[in-house]
Amino acid sequence: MAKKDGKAKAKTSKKSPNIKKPAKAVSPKKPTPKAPAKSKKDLASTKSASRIKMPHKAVSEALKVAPQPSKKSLRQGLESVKGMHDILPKDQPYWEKMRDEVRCAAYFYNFSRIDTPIVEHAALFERGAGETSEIVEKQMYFLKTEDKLVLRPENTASVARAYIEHGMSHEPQPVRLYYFAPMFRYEQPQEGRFRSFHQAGFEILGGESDPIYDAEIILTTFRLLESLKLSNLSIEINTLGSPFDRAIYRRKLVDFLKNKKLSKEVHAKLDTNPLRILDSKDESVKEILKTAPSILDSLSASSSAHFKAVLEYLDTLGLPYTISNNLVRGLDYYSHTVFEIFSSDFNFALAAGGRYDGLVELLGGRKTPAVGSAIGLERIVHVMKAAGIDFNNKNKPKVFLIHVGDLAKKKSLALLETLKNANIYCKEALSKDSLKAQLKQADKEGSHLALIMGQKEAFEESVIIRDLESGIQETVPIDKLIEKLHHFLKS
RNA sequence: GUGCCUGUAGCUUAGUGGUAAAGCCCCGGGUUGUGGUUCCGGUGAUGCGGGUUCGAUUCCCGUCAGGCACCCCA
Repeated sequence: MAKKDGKAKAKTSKKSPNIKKPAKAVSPKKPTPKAPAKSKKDLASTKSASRIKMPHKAVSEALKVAPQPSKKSLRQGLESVKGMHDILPKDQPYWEKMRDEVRCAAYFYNFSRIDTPIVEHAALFERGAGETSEIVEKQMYFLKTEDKLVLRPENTASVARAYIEHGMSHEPQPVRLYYFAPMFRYEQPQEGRFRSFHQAGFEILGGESDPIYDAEIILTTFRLLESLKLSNLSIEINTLGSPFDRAIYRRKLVDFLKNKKLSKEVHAKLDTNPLRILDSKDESVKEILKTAPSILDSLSASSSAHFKAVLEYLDTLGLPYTISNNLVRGLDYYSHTVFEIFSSDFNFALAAGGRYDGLVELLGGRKTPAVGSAIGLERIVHVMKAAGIDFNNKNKPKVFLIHVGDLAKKKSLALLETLKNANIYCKEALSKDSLKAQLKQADKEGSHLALIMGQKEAFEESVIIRDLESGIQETVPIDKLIEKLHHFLKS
């Protein structure tokens, strides 16, 4: 018995590491005998078989009968989650470019990086962004823990929290912070909208509630988008006034809309969040709004002056903006300036932001003026792709190392190290042993030069440098290789 | 949360109530050391679950995922 079990084990364990070779060599037509990989399960099922001394045929029959879960069914439930996506190597150049430009903008406009945790207390957003906002009301991912924790749906509240928690009000004011981070919102995916997505953001907290900071945030955001080669950008800007102004305006608006013919949904907003009716896409609502009172008429003198000053700064900078009195933001903490930046042909904002003078106080800090913006990075990539913008650097010269024979293969890793130390970028396909296959791959990778070390070269301590375009090649001693390569790569 | 559309190989697409085709990609080969062209061969799929049926990839239902729009938003 013991012997038999031992044999059975030995057999399967022998099989499993070699699966690839026999599968290829034999290439059986039926897929069933090909999947002995799950050795534990198989052992269990064959155990009884080996006890009864089943002949080989019978064993294979039994294996056939055993239900094999299909690969697809194994994948079931393991696919990426709705609205959440992988960022694949081919798209990484876009992301690297964005990281670079965000860092660059942050450097020049003097923002310091802050990273806050992905998980925060739900209360942070409920209090900060406002319980009437849809983001907080419906779109937060709650963790199944005893304390009410959520995946952050936005980052401004987190930054404000960190500002308070780390006593940043004691640093020279204002404090300028930026981030580049993933956010999570539970909503229906569609063009430019995901459940997990990334935002880059800039925040200026503290100091005076000076309109020049509003302009600076808009400037930074706008210039960043420009540096990503986006064109046809436009800024829509509005003011919500002070909370007091807004309360007055709210009453005026409700009075105006009260007696109008409105759909149920719109009518419901009259009680909860009437300003939201302003950015309705419904044509009939838009028609009605044409004669609605404007927020501008409800502004106090100082609010009005603030807005005017922001616009003057933008004029001075030559930034293209349009005033849109129907622009209302989704988060309750905004006051005074709000803005969105669009690219023509897309009906979603690439970036948005505004002033949130009340937020820090609302979260338990001292009264702190603040203004900030956030940029939707997946949206940026989407627009860049649509515009045919491509950051792949295809002109970079590429060297490809090829080996033939055992000795050369043994030496190849050390050779790669030599190249790396000389700062020469080199690709390889070390597991392929045929010269042909390696050259083929070098070609597919778009390599310019191939370094070929065959048996002879490995023995003689030399390497062939082959120009893959011209086909011209030259044998050089290894100690002259770096020098030669630099020469080749220059010309 | 609501509505519409779509799920066939890694990708792009055929097709059928009765053995699921092709192109590209990938892997191997065209005699032992030279790629891009070409030739030959190979791996690999009906999203998942249920129902109707002798039999479903096809018809029906559910579900999951993708797309689009509403809502909302970066």
